[in-house]
Amino acid sequence: MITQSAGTPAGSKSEQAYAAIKDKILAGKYTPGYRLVLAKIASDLGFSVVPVREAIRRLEAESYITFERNIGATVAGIDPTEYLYTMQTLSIVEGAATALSAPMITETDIARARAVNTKMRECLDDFDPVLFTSLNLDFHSILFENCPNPHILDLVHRGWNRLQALRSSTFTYVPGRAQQSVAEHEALLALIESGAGPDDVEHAARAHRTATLDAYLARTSHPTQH
Amino acid sequence: MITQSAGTPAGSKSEQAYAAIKDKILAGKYTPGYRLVLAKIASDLGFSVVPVREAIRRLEAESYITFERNIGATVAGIDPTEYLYTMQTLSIVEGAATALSAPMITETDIARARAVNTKMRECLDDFDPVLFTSLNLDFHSILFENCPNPHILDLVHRGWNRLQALRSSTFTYVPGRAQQSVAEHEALLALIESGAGPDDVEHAARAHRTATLDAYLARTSHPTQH
DNA sequence: AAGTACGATATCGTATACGATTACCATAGT
DNA sequence: ACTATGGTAATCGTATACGATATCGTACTT
Repeated sequence: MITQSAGTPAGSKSEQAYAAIKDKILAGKYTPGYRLVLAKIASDLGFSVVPVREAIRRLEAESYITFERNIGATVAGIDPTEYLYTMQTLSIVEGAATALSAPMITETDIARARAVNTKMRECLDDFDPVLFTSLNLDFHSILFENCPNPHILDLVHRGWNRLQALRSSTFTYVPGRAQQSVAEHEALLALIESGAGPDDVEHAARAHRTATLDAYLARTSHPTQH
Repeated sequence: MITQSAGTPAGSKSEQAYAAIKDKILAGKYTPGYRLVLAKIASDLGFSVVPVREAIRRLEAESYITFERNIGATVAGIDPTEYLYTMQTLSIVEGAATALSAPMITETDIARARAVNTKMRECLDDFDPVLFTSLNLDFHSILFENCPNPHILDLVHRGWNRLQALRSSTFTYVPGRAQQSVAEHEALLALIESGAGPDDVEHAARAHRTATLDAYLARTSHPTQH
């Protein structure tokens, strides 16, 4: 959805199967633990098993599902540890991506990002977590638009995809975190506007993600893994 | 080679084909631009096209090759821009991995790493780039052994794999860089021993990788891409 | 001689069929 | 009641065959 696959033609059945299965996972039609049987999926989609198999392997590579021989594919649930790993990694790559992008951000970009953040603030009363999460992605996407290193951007997108598989945003769980997030966004924009150095920008962006993780950990009173 | 694939049984032909093709690319038997035709590879390996196809797709996902419909797969060359992207990303994830691992490193680990670095120093006269590069991987592997976040470690390994596809180490190109590298290793160990904070360790580790990149850029007088 | 259209060829994409491996369950024994 | 064991069935892994499509060479026309 976010990252575009290369090579495979858009209309190929492998691609269609990949998109269809992924959508069903993200939409919650296939919940974690659900067993994806090649033959069943193939007949459901009206395709043969070969393209479905390829789609399954791609989804496995992106860790949407796990795969075992003679057992089949099962939709991967995100356990707290996995969530922690993902958020920590995301804090690092997002921090780097923000710092690298900052020098190339124009005033127009800032204005657009600020507009999105305003919508997020308005969204706080009568809170809609889905809309809020979507706006949050928009906000950071604007900042990353001109990231000079596509590899790092790709890592960010992978992390987002993985979190999306969790489907329930942290904002849902931790009341008050959304407000903090909006404030941190504004602070981040101000920092970039001020022409702060890359280290400062990176630190702020990383802290922004880490704060969300910390809020989650505090809520669940999950022991801080070292 | 470094990262282990999940799911696919070790003995499966897909896996064998994947390993075989990858090895040939890394060994230089398939040079950049070489056209990999499914049917030909399959008959060479004695396999059918289906597992070979799967192997090709995996190699494409790891950007060892490019793939186009009705044209086939061609071995991807690593252009300077791609190298820059990889090194920059690696500087970030290695920095993070080192900082995260530092608190869990024991005195024994330090001693082992120091022993490896001593070998590297000895290797400087009568310089053997292959051995040096291998020792360099050993050195950093020791530091990362107890990294608490496997995701980040995986990103490091991916970067190493990608660099391996370049086959010619930077150390070969930039005389004097090897000496610097050994010195930086020692400094990094001393920093970790001193119980320095994670920010300091991360900064040092990142700079260690960045210095290699800078040496390369200076040599090629390639314009610094911001 | 140059350009264009057409056909042959090469290559991938997919379907189907079969074989190998292992999970699952029922049953009998302790 | 629990455990060990055997057989059955489900599922993946692979081979082969065919179809779709783009590329390349050739012949024909202007």
